[in-house]
Amino acid sequence: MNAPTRRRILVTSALPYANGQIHLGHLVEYIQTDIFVRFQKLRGHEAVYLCADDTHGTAIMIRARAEGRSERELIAAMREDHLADFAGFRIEFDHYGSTDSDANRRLCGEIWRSLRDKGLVVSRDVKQLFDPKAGVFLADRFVRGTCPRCKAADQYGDACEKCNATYSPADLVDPVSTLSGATPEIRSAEHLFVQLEPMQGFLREWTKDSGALDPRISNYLTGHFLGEPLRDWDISRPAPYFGFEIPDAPGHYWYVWFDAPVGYIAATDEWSAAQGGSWKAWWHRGGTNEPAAEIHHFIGKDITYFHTLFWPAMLEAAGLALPTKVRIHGFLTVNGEKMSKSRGTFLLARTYLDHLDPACLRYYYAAKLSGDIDDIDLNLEDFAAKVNSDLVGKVVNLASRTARWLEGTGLSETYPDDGGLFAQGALDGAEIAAAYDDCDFARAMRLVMAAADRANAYVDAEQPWKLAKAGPESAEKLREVATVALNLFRQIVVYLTPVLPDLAAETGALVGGPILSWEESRHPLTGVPVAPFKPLARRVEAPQLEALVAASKPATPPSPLSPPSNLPSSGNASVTTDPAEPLAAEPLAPQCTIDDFAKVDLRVARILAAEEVPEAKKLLKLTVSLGGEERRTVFAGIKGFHDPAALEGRLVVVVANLAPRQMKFGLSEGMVVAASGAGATGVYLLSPDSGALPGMRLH
RNA sequence: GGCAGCGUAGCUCAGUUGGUUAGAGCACCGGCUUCAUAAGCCGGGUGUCGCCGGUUCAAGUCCGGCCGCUGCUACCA
Repeated sequence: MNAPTRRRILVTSALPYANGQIHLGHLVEYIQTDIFVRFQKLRGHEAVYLCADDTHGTAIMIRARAEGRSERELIAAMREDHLADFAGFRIEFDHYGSTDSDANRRLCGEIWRSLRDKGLVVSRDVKQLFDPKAGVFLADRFVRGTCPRCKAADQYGDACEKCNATYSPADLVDPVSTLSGATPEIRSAEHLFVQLEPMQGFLREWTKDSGALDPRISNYLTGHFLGEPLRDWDISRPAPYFGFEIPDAPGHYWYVWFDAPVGYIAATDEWSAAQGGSWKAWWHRGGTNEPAAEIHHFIGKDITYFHTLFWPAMLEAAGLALPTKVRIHGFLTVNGEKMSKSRGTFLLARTYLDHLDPACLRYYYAAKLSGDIDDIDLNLEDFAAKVNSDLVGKVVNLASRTARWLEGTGLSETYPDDGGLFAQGALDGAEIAAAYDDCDFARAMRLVMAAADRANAYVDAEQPWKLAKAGPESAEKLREVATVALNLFRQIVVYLTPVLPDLAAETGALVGGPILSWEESRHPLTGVPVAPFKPLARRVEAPQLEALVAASKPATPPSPLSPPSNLPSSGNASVTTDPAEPLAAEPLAPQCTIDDFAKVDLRVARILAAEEVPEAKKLLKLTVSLGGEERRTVFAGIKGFHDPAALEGRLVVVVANLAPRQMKFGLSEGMVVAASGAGATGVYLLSPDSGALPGMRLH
């Protein structure tokens, strides 16, 4: 790659809110972005992938209060979870920051100063409902009451679900704060606004002509917002509010949507500082930012206007670089419908990782993402079929069926005649790269699979297994055929490296060393050793999917009058402490030493099969895997509490060195660890965090 | 209500500036192969391209209307 063509590309994903766990909908974006960045790096460009937790706002404040801990404790815990989930899916950030950082506070101040200097900030009073008991102003959705039009009870503060009337929360009959149950009162408070109308001309031009936006998006913006006067943007919230206090307006805090996008720059700042550089080399116009960096924001369509109106307006006012591309994707549906907790299709990243390989989802998303704004559907049956036939049946199978013939000899010393297959594959590289660069990963995957089809047809035509049986005189020919097949395989893997980094690493270990450059797709390897073949991918089995769905269903159906969505749906939401009964019912055992503990070998295991034992009252017969070929039969006293079908595929903890015990129904070779007691009837299996693998020991 | 997008084989989707008998993968059926993680190869489609109408020598592709689905509709994150 020539120096002048080396691009500087700054890439961001939208900042996940610190109020919830990462789910498979989020992952559409992070996987899409990660693939894009890995591709650019593989091509030799200087690409930087930045993200951060979005930590501020009322929802965080309320939740922390409900959980009886500080906001910073809450966001620190959530950050751990987010990072673990991202790592599990091989999302590789160059830096992952937080909007609650010194850098962000400072940069918000700088941009704020620019807005002030340009005279864009104005202030006026806003009437809002106030909860006198909780001491906070209430967003519409924190107020419920009787609809003023149709008198339906228990409606939200902005609209009636029964008669579709819209109104102000102040119009509600008998309004109630969902936070405290108190009757809210109307209070007036000063808010600060950013005037956008003076930026109208700039925005109209930028949305249409900058090339940053798909024409569909710029049309939408032109039709909806641009063309009539832009309303002022309410950018402040009165105390109490979890966020940054505005330096020149004590008692006022920046609204979370002000400091969230600045988090992109703050992350750049922290990353640059660690490299000994400056964020200005990416965000300034001209000067140190030369040649100008490209800035690519990946976002979901729900936050379009924040990134296409407010954000460019802020950057323009501050004289900073504008986004090169705002890449907008659609939502995820599961089995054709919105993700649903009751259907078991609200799939958390962590739950997925407990049951399936992240590579499968990365590939499936890649095969679906065409770079446009349409929603994509995760159809679980299709998912299994696609992953199994493409990844296992076509790609990995190529190596699986030929590598072993090269273990002793390595690749041929010169590249044999392959009828032009490798050259064809190398030629396709340009088209595949163009598809990646355009975020049309679906097209890239189709092209790659076509190459895999050609390679499999080649193997079939050459029939190496017959050469293997034919004896020594065919040995050289066999080596040549296998050399071709393995080179075609590796070429395909180079193209898949952005999507499947683990497969790329394992392929490198099999033959040729780490895959570091897209250029490796252009030249076949010769004369290098081939390591013993190890399985590179596992098939997706139906029981795993069933277990994933089962594990995603709520333990108890949600109550029809469940609280508003940003109260946590799980965990200890209440300020009251946990009951004392469980501990009291079974007091602590005598103290033991670390050596005592070490005698018990606890291992992560995967339940491969679970079946009823009809004659038994409490037992299920489980077959568990400790990784590799290690299998155990374990009888577990959990019948009636767990549906056998739902157990298959999930990870549990077993006592792996327990002496086998002959039971009435067979030999039990271990014990599955579960919590119970205190008069409660349930038996609760333990699940490791995402990322754990069968065979790992608990320390 | 308004606006936008989508609606192509059982499923998931391609279909470039309108141009010959509308394609791929999976599923399914038949045959071959048996090296490989029940993997591979060959062959098999009479689909009203949501419905109706229009423009055109020619429309899945352009225009209008209708139906269905989805999303958006700034102080909601």
